[in-house]
Amino acid sequence: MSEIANCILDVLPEVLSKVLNVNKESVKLLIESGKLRITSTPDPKLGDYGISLHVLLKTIEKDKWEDIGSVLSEELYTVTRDKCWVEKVNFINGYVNFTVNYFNMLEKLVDSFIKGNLREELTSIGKGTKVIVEHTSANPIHPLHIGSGRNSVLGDTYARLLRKLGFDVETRFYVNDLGRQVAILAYGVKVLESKNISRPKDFKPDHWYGVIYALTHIIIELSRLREEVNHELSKFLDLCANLCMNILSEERAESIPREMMFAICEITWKRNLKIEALRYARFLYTKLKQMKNMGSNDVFGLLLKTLENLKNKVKEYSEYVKAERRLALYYPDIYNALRSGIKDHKEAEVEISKLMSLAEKEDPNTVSLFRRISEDVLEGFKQTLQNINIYFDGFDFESSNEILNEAHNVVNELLKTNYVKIVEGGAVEVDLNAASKDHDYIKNLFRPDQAGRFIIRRSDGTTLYITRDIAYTLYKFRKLKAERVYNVIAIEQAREQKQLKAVLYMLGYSKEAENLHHFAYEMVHLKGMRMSGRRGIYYTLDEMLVDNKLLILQKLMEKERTPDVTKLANIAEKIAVANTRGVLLSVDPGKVLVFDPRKISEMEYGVIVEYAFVRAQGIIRNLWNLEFLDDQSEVLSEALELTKKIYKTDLSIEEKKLVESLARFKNILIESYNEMKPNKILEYAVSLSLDFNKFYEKHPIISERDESKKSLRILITILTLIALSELMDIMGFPKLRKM
RNA sequence: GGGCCCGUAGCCUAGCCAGGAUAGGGCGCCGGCCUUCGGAGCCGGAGGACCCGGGUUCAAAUCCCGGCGGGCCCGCCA
Repeated sequence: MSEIANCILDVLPEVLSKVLNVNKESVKLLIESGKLRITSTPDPKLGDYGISLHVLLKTIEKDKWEDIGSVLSEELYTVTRDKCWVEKVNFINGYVNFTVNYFNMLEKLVDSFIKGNLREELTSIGKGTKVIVEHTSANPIHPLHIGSGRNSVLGDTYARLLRKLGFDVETRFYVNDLGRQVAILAYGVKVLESKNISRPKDFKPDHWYGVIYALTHIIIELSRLREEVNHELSKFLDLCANLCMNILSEERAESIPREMMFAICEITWKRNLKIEALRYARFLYTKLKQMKNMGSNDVFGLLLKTLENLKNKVKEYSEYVKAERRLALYYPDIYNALRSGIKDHKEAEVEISKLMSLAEKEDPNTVSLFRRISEDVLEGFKQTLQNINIYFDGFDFESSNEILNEAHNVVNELLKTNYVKIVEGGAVEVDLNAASKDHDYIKNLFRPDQAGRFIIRRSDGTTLYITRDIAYTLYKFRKLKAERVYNVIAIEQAREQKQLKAVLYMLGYSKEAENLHHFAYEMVHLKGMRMSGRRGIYYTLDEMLVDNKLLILQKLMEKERTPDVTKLANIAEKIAVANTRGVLLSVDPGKVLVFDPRKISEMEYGVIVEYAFVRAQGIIRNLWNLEFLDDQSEVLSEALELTKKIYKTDLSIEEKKLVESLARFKNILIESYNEMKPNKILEYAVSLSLDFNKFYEKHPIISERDESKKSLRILITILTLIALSELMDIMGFPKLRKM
C-alpha cells in the first residue's frame, strides 16, 4: 500500500497543478500536511485507493467537477499506469480513485517472500542494536494472575517482534525481593516453619506461597482492623453519650426525630450491657443521611463522619473475614499454624520491620530466607510462563549487592547536584520542581503536571524502591550494555518511570534517558470480581490455561467418533496457549482489559489463526506430500517453479483481498513496533486468517484445471503460510500441523 | 485540589495522533450451505444516539472547548 501510495503522491503535484491550474508548491504543501492523502476506498467497486480533492475543488462550481475529473483521471492514468501498478483511474464526487493491478502486486510479494529479501528488509530496522526488554517482574509472593499475564504476553510478544526486526534483544525479569510484601511472606513462612509445616511436593510453589502470603496478610489486617473498629466504635458511643445528655435538654430537641433521640439514649444506657452497637450505628447512619441539613451542623456532622469511618472499617473487616474463611476452609493446616503463631498486628509489624531492615543490611540468614522464598516462587513462575512459551534471558535480584551498592552511589552522586538535599528528619529528597526550572527536558517529561519531589533515601539510611530502580536502570545500560531499554510496566507506574528518566538526566545520562522507554499497559479487570493478591483473590494464569484447555478438549472430542484422548489433549493444550496469549494480546495496551472467565470460550483469537495455518498446510501436504514446517526449502523451490507457470490474469475479489492483506505484512510489523502496540500483530493475523478462509472457500486450488490459476492460488497459499508462520513466531503461538 | 487515560450495537474490539465516501472485525442471535483441497468453515440477515452539548471545516467517531460516566497517578509503599 505505502509504495503504491508514495508512487502516486510523487506524480500528483505535477498533474494537479496542470489540470486544476493551481500552484505546484501549494499542492506539495497540502500533501506534506496530510490534507491530501491516500486512503482505502469504502468499496472495491469504487477502486482500491482514493484521494479526496475537496480541498482543491471547493472553489470550483460543482457542475464543472465532472469535466475536470475526467481530464484529471486521464492524465493521472497515463503517468501512473506503468510505474505505480495502476490499472484504472476514475473520478467520483470529488475523489480520484485508483484501481490497482493486483497481479503485479502479487509478483512483488513473491519476490519479497519467496525469493528472499524479506528477512533483510526486516532486520535492517534493528541493525543489531542491543535492546533490553524488562517485563513481568511480578512480586514473588503469589502466582501470576491475568494482570501479570498481560504484562508477560505484551512484553514477550514485543521482544519477539524486536528480534524479528533485527534487534539484539535480551529479556530480563526484575525480582522485587526486598519489599514489605516479601517481608510479610517471609514472616509467615517463619511462623509456619517454626511449626514444622512445609510445602507438599505436589503443591506448586507459587500457589503455596500465595496462600501463605494472603493468610498472613489477612490475619494481620484483621487484628489491626478489629482494633480500629473498636476505636471508632467507642468514639461513636462517647458521642452518643454526649448527645443524650446535652442535646435532649436543649430546645433543639424538638427538631430531632423522636426515634433517633431514643436510639441515641438507648445506646448510651445499654453501653455496658453487651449491646449490638453496630446495629444502632447502622440505624443512626441511615437516619442522619436522610436529614441532610442536620448532618452539616456541628455535633451531628461529627457523628455522621464517625459513622462513615466506622462503616468503611467494618466493610473492609468483613471483606477480610470472608477471604479468611475461604482460605481457612481449604488450607486448615496453614491457617491454624499462622493463626496461632501470629499474636497480633503489633507484634507482626515489629517482626516484619525487623526482617526488612535485616534484609537491607544484608544479614546472611535473612537474605538467604528471602532468596529461598523468591526463588521458589520464581520456579513456579517459570513453569507457568514456559507453558505459554515465555522464557527469560536473565533474572536480576533487587537484593543483589550490585543493585544495593549502586543505589547508595546514586544517592551520593545526586547529593552533589543542586536539586537534591537532606530534608528535615534526615531523609534525602529530589526536587524535580527546582530541576525543571533549569531543564526543559525534565519539565517536558511531566508537563502539564508539576514534576514534584520524591524521597530517595529514608532517614534511617535505607534506600527505596525507586532508588534501587535507578540503580537497576544504570545496570541495564552499563553492565548489560543496553543501547535501548523497554520497561514493560503497568501504566500506574507512569510517574515513577518519568522520575527515573529525570534522575538519569540529572546524573548526566541524557542519552540513556532518551533511550529508556516505558511500555505502559492498562490494568486487567475481572468481570464481577475484584482481584486482590492481598486477600488471595485472583484468577491465575495457570487456571486460565487449564480452563481453556478443558473447553477445547471438549470440542475436539465431540468431533471424533473414537477420540484418542492423549493426542487430543496435546492439541488442546497448544490451542489453549494460542487462545490465552491471544486474549491477553487482543486489546490495545492503553485500554483497560475487562476479562470475564465465564466467557473464556468466546475468546478464540488463537484458534482462528491456528485453523487457517493448519488448513493451508493441508493443501501443501496433499499437493506435494511436503510438510511446510519440516520441508520449507523444498516448498519454496516448488513455489519458484510455479512462478514460471502463471500468466497475467485478473484476480477474483477474494484473491485481491488476500493479496492486499499480505502486502500489508511488513508495514504492520513496523507500525506495531513504532507504536508499541503488539495487539496490531494479532489483529492482523486474525484478519489475514479470515481472508484466507474466504479465499479457500470460494476457490478450488488443487483441483483447479487452469494451470495458471492453480499455480497462482498455490502461490497465494504459500505466501499466507509464510506470513502466518512469521506472525505466530512473533506471538509465541505453537505451530500446529493438524487439529 | 492537580494531572493522565478511556467511553463505538446485547457483549468485546479496530479506526482517533496524521479529519474524507456506506464506521471494519469478532462473540452471541436468526436463516441458508449435511462438506470434490479438513465445517473450529463459508454465505445472508437483524442489531449503531460513534457518551452529551457547543465550536472549527467543503467534510468530524477523528481536531478544539465545556460537561457527564469509568479507570489510574500525586507515600520516608513497592
